[in-house]
Amino acid sequence: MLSKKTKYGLKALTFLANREENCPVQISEIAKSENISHKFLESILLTLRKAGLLGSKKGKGGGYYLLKEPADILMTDVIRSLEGPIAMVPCVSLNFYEKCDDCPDENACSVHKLMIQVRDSTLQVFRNTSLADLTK
Amino acid sequence: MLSKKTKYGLKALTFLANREENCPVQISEIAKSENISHKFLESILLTLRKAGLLGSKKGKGGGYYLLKEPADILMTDVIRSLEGPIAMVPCVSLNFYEKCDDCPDENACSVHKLMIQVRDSTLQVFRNTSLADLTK
DNA sequence: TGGATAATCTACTAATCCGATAGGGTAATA
DNA sequence: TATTACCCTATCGGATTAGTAGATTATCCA
Repeated sequence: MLSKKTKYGLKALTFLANREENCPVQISEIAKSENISHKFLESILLTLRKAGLLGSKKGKGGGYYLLKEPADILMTDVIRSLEGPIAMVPCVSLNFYEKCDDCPDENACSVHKLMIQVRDSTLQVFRNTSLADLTK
Repeated sequence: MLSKKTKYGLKALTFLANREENCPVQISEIAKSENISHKFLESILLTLRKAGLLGSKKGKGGGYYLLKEPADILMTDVIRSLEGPIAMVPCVSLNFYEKCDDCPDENACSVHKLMIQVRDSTLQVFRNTSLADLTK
């Protein structure tokens, strides 16, 4: 299940990408337009800033803005920042690998086999989709 | 993230499929072999029985057994029974559809667009994988 | 045929964790 | 000085993962 954090983050990014000028936009404006709780969105945008996807400016006329062109922002990066691992089990995660404690032999594990396939097909979608593909 | 329920359920099914004879197997035997809590596994197998994937036999010599050939047990059914919707958002779920409360126009929603792609690619994996594909 | 046994079934309960949200204060900028 | 992002903390609810106790049912054997 996609968390609301990720969902809202994607909507916010899309909102920013849809603007003609890339000037700072206040949290309030995004929150209002996308029906997102102001406080929750605040923490989400902060995450995206720390991930290097957004820039911010304080004070009057401040807000958040995209650091890269929408076409250069890949879903893999967005999802990993907000949702965490793309894999459904840590033992098939490329960036967040962790061994299962109940599994003696990873290569013989049926779940492992299946989840690698799921991971690869999901990854392919995220790698081939940029923020620009989500705008219109 | 895949729940342990689903993970354990898949392991149990694979265990049953790997046996040469399809005779009832006690919960204890599966639990021991796959390192799963006996009681937790009990509730999981119950779910699978209610879903029509497993049969059970009480009394001495009883246990759980597959109702169909491994090749006829598709991952779509297994995952839906144990994990629930395959889609990451209810608004793109085929079997568990639900409208987003924050989204005025589904067709204009960037998250919607992206998640349909993910759903389709995941679905393709599950549809093309049967329990037989997980055994060896 | 009837009772002991072995197994499934059902129902509570508890602990833990995580997602989502709210409040209040701080720092930086125009 | 007003405005806005930034940061820390606390809470609330629900899902997950179990653990416990007992009922129920089918099978076997005397």
